Amino acid sequence: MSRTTGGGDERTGRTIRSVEIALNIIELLQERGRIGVTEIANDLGHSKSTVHSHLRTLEKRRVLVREGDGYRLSLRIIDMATRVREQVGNYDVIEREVDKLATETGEIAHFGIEEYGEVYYLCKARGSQSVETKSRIGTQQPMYSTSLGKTILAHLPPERQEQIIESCRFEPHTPHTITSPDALYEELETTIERGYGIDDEENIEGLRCVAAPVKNGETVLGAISISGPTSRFTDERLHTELAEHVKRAANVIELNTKFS
Amino acid sequence: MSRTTGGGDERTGRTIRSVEIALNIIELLQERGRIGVTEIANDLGHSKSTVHSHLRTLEKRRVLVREGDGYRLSLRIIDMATRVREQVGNYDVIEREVDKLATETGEIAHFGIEEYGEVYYLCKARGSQSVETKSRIGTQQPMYSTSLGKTILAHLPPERQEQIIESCRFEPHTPHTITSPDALYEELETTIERGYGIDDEENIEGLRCVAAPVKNGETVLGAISISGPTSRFTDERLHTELAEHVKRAANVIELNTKFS
DNA sequence: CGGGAGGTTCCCCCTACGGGAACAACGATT
DNA sequence: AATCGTTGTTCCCGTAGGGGGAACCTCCCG
Repeated sequence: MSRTTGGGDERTGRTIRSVEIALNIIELLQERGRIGVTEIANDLGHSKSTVHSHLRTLEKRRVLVREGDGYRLSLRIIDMATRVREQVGNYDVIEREVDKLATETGEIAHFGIEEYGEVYYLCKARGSQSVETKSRIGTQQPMYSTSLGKTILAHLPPERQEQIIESCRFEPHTPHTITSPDALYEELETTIERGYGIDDEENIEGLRCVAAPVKNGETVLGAISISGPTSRFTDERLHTELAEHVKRAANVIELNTKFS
Repeated sequence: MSRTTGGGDERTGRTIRSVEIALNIIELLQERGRIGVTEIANDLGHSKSTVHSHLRTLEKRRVLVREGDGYRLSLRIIDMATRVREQVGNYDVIEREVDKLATETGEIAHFGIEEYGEVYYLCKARGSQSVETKSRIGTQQPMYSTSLGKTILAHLPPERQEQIIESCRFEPHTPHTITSPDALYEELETTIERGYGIDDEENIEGLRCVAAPVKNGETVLGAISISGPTSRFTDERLHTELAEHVKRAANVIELNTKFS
């Protein structure tokens, strides 16, 4: 019943059971695609009648649709997502710059935001020679092993930074992954000095990334990055041409963005 | 308390109040962006304590985030949306063909799906000379006044077709909008015969569209369309070149799509 | 025709939810 | 600094709303 809330701070207090059940149903549906009452009831350990009234509620509210024999999530979710995206700063500019970055460099470009102590990809664009990665819009990655994550982390206010790092469970994804708070703090230091963050095969073997922070005054909104194979991402190119590219893109977004 | 469920069929039976409250909160958040407990409580007519426990539940489950003074929807919604999209047939192919259609014709292209008696835009691409429309991924449009809608409707099984048309409230958006079931049935007839559907300034003045159905065997998955200004969408061009384009795109999607 | 699986309905009992009110944490205004 | 107003949080109580069991319906398959 209890889930690991690996993220930032642990919340305590009363929560509402029916809402949690509904969310469990939604999450299950999200994983499985299209399923029926009985399967859901068995999986969640609830009676069919309970699940049934939930499904009815969610269908009435157009969160899900009955399709053939079973239910699936409704397309309204997509509408919601679009609105969420638009609420984040000036999304149009971000998208345009990510696209531009990908075309100019030929590599893969991302824009990410911190939430719950992880990086969420807000948008992504692939250049002409970009490698295929499993990244997908909306998925999250750890902060400590990605260029986006480390860059954002470096520019967060100290107390939030600590909070996140403390609740981090460092798992080595490759031999290069940073696995201790101390090493991470040091890396953040150099990230600040340098003005951009890098990921040297720390998350995926053979993949290097450069990221620059996008700030609004003193607060970080997120970061923008380019990723590519070590073969093309030489030390030379990474620290000159590519670093310049992400910094320029970040700058353009900053200039074009007026936050609330 | 009761909402107009304009869509397909009216559902009756027990629904769960707490879940509805939670959904109301989510919807409010979706409209307003970032708001606090008191504002939500006032707007929904609930006590602050009630709203508070709901917010706590939703925050725990990462549906929303506390940001500064207030809450906003979390980026996890975007992840959910991405998965929903991927569950729809072969989304990659659809996206590619919509893009291609837009580039080839220079106009604006859409792919839409029927749900709750309306058309939902699943994806969209803009060509080089495309006009700006207010359409957005995830938004819905009426069936009877759009080329996508009429095309899908024409190919739906008779009982579902009737069901939707009966629950339709025909509102004239322009002088050309079809406003009676009879006229609509007739139009659907010709749509079937012709093999593609058109919208001749029925939804937006000055805008014409052509759409072709995308089917999987006997069932319609959705439809793909091109839209543009009447000046460029002459009878001649619309019924030859453009109609061919959408039909070809629809065909490619059909061939590349293996449904469950 | 009969059996089985999944969906729907009914009803009961208990709990967990909604609401009111008190409490706490800021901030502004004078 | 002191006071008030505003917003977020906590506590507690009474009850109605929700979870569960079991019966019932529907469809499919042999």
